[in-house]
Amino acid sequence: MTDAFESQAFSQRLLEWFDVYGRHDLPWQKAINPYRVWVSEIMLQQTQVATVIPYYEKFMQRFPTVQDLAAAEQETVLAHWAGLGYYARGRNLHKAAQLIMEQYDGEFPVTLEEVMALPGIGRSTAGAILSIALGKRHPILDGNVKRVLGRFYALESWPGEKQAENWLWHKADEHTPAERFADYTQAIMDLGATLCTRSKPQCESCPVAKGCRALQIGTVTDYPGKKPKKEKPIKETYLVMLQKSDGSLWLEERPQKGIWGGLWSFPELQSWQECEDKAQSRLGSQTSLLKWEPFRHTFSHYHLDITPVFAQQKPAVGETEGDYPIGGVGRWVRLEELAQDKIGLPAPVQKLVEQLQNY
DNA sequence: AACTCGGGGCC
DNA sequence: GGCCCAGAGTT
Repeated sequence: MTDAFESQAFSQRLLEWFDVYGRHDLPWQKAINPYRVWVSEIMLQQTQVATVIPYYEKFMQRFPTVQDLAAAEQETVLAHWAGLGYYARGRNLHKAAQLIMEQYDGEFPVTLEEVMALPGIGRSTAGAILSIALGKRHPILDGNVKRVLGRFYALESWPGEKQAENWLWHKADEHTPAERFADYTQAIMDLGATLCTRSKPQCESCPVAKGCRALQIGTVTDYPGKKPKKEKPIKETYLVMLQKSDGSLWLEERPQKGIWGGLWSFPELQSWQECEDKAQSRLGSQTSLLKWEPFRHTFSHYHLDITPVFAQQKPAVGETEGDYPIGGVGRWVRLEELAQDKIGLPAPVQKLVEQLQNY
C-alpha cells in the first residue's frame, strides 16, 4: 500500500466518522468568522473544551467583534480571562486585536506568515484559523494531532523533540486532504478529544483503527513516547494582606512579566522582615501581624509554598487613620468588592479572600 | 533545546 | 500528587 493511498484512506475514513459522530454544536462553530474562531483557538490552547465554553460565551458577549476587543482596557480583558490561566494569552489577544485594527483596518489577515506574526499565534493555531474560518488548506499539529498520529505510527519519541515534531508536521500535512480541510481539521481534533484520548482510548469505535500501529502492537497508551520528567523546585514566598481599620484591603498590580502577570494581588514578599516593613509603611506602627497557616500552590514547573500574613491596623489615638503613601502601584479595595469576582485575582489570592470573609 | 507561563480534569 | 491538555514566547 503506497503512502498516498494510505493518506487518502485516513482522511476519508476520518471525515465519514466526523459527519456522524463529530462535534458540530460548539459555541464557536456558530456564526463562523475569523474573530470568533481565533478567540476560541486561543482559549483552547492547553485548556479543555468544557472549561472554555462558559468563558467563551461571556467573552463574546462582552467583546462581540475585534473592534470591541481592541477598544477595551487591558484590565477589562484580563478580568474576563481570570481563572483560565496562561494570562499572556489574554494580553496577546488584546494586543493582536489592536494590531489588526491598525495594520489591517480590522480585517483578519489571510496568509500564514501574517497570521503567525500576530502575538499569541503560532503555526498550529494559524493553520486552524485559516482552515476553519478562511477555507485555506493548512495542516495543524496540536496535542490531539500529535497523539493521534503518534499512535497511528507508534512513534516512540516524545513529540517535544525537534526531530519527532518535524516528522509529525510532515505527516500532518500529508494527511490533510485536498478538499474539506476545514472539516478535516475539526475531525482529527474531535477524534483526539473523544476517542483517541490520553487514557482509556476507545479503539473499538475508531475509524482508523485498521492501520493503527500502536493498536497492532497492543499497548496504545505507550505511544507517542512520554516526556522525560524532572524534579520540581520548591520556592517560598509571603502574601501579605494589609487591612485598614475601615476594613479595606491593599492590592497591587503585578508586573506584566512573570507569574500572574497584569493581575491584581496582595503584595508578594520574600521575607517576614519585608512584610513588617510593608505593614509599617502602609498602615503605620499600630499594626498587628499574624502568620496564617502556609499552603502550597503548584505550577507546571515549580511548587510555591505561600505563607499568608494578615496585617490589621488598630485604630489608635494619635495615629492618623489614612494610609501612608509610599511608591508603588496599588489601591485599597473593600472585601465585599473583592469577593464579587469583578477583579481578576490569582487562584491563591482568591482562596485567601474567601478565608478572610469567614474570618 | 530548555524554560516560562496555570487552572482544571483525570487517575 | 503527578501527568496532561485545541501552544506560544523567550532565552
